[in-house]
Amino acid sequence: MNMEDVSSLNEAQQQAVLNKDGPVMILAGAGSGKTRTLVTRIARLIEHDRISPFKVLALTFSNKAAREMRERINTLVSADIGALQMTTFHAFCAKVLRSEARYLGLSRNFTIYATAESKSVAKGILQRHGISQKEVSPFEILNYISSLKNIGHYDGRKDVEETYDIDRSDPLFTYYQEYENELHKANAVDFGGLIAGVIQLFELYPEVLNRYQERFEYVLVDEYQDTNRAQFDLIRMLCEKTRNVCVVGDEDQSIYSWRGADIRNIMDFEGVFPEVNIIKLEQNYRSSGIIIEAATSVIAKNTQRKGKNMWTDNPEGEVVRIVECADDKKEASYVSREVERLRDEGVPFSDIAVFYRTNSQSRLIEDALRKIRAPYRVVAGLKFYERKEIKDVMAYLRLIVNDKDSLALSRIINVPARGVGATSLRKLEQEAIQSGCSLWEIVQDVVENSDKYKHIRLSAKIKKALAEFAHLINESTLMEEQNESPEKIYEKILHESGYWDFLKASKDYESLARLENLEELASAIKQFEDDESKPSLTGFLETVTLDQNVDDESQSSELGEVSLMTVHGAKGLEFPYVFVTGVEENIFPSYRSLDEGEFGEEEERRLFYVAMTRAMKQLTLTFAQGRMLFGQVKFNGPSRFLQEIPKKFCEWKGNSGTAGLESVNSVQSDWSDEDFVQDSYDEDEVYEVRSKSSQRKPGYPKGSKVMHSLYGEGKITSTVGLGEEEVVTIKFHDGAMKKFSVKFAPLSLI
DNA sequence: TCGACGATCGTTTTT
DNA sequence: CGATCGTCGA
Repeated sequence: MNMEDVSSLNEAQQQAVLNKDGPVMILAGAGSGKTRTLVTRIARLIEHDRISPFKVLALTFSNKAAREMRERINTLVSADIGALQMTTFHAFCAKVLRSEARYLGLSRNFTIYATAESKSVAKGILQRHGISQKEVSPFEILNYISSLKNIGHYDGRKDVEETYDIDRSDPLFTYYQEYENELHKANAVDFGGLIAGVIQLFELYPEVLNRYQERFEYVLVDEYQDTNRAQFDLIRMLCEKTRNVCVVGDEDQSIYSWRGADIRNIMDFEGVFPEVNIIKLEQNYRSSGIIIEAATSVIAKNTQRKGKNMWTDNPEGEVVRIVECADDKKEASYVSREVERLRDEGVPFSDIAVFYRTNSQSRLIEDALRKIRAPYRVVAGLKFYERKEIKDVMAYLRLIVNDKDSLALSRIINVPARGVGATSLRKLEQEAIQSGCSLWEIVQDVVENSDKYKHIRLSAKIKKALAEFAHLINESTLMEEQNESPEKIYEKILHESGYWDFLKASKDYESLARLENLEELASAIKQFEDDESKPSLTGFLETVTLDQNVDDESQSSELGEVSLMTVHGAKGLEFPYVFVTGVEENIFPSYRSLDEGEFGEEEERRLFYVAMTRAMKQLTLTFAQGRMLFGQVKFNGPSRFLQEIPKKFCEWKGNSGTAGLESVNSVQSDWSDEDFVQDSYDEDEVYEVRSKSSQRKPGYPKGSKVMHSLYGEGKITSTVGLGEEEVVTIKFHDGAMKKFSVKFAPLSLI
């Protein structure tokens, strides 16, 4: 690495790179060159300080981030960085657990259960207790379990139980224990268990921990604001001795607390590592001056933060556009018209992104973009590996590498149908439970010693089917043991199980798509074999469970595609032109977060901050007066966050009037006519709304007393829309709030 | 064992 | 409104 790489960094970045020893916390604002700094730091450790890559551990959250960073380091460094541990927390822990499996009574080929498998286990537990899923949802159990694992709990970890006051007599705790037993029997570990398992390993076997402490002289953590308590403990343990730990994060971009991310990890870092060197990267290289100032003003409203002063040398740029639309459809068509306009100005589609708070909002945007024939790409969508056919075939593969994986076996024992239905399966399960062995052992035993199983009365047909099935699995297992290529095993399974023919036989459109997916899986396996030096089926399965992203990088045209995604999906990305849609109360912030109180609101604000700071040149925030939600039109009013943008940094297009705004009490007085900037969208629907509302006044203004012939007397707390569209919110004497369309409700003024 | 029907309910999802 | 899920009937 040449030294220019350091001298081209700003001073704070240089410090972040050069302070190689001792704990460092880098608070890196959005667009502050965080990745570049981290990459340079690692490269310098290896190239300049001659630290062996083998001794460096860099943890990220996504595989994508890990790959990208590894690549960038590779270009900076002459050394071979093959031994550099640059992976996700989960992949790292999986690796540790496989190497040390015997300490925890696992075998090294354990299966990793994704959410779907975990859910099945939870369902089974409920069933065994005779609890219907209506009473207790499997997710309730899973949430409980993952919340325990998020704080690093394993059965027997007393200190955590005390700190968090865990009630061992809670039925949920019992389910948790049963769940753990179940997984252990299946030689399986879930996502949270990967982290918690390593903590357990390190606490119970200090000599093992010691080995890792000695190996990893330098530990780095990216996206530190997203770590949960368990991950924090893990970092703490690993770095206890060398104390060469560098965490990089931004508390203002912590948007995953609902998944266990604990903002205290940032707040408390200093407490655990008192000698920490805190470095703030505050210069933004991404966005225009106005966008930065607007975003900074918004996030300043949060109390849970260390506080940064973002600034930029970039030009001021244009003001943030806030656009009010009549409804969600018109919002979508507004966005599409703007996309058209940008296209005509020569802006490539790939420079444009549309964000929304919830996935369901993408639909109308998609429709509108299709109408103008603008290519777009919806980021997220259904996960490839969650599709039925993929999960089916994967279950075969899982069984082959881990015959204790009874869940996998139960999934495919009758897929494709071979006459072994639910009843037969239940009998086999009974046998397995009674003799305390795995389902697979029973199946094999039934095949080999069928006399022993006369009492469960399996028909000859079923026995034959089981024999064929067992034969296939055994042959495949043999292939696996002889290091046959994963692809060959896959092909064997796919065809000899009859799965392929079974799909081929039904000629419907869906089956066709499924066949295509299976071919895609085949090419994913081939890809894996090309990438790995010693590809194994176990390795493939792990990659799949831990790296669910299948990005098809197929570009449609040279102009690229408009990107559509949730705000969560936008983290870490940047686009010259950004539209944030549905910036309304109850949507963004979401109604769900709002009833979590202050904390929920702050997280939504961070999310909004993330959305704003993705934009480089132009930021447009749109909201609709009325929106179709759950089958009926809801009148939410503009988001409180819009009000938090100082007027000098934004302009409101469309209607400034009473309609949308009065429904948010606090906003009302702040928005007078001077805020309204004459817009240039003449043919806009937005315009229609304005002309309508400027002509008439609401029939039921705020504060007036009304009589509802069904509910009695009440007071108007807000009025939205005018004329036929007028909708009022009434607070009745018992405190109940209800919304009515004036057109239909039996109302009269008192 | 599958499919048709009705009830229910509704964020975000790096691993 | 619409996806998902459970129940019931054939």
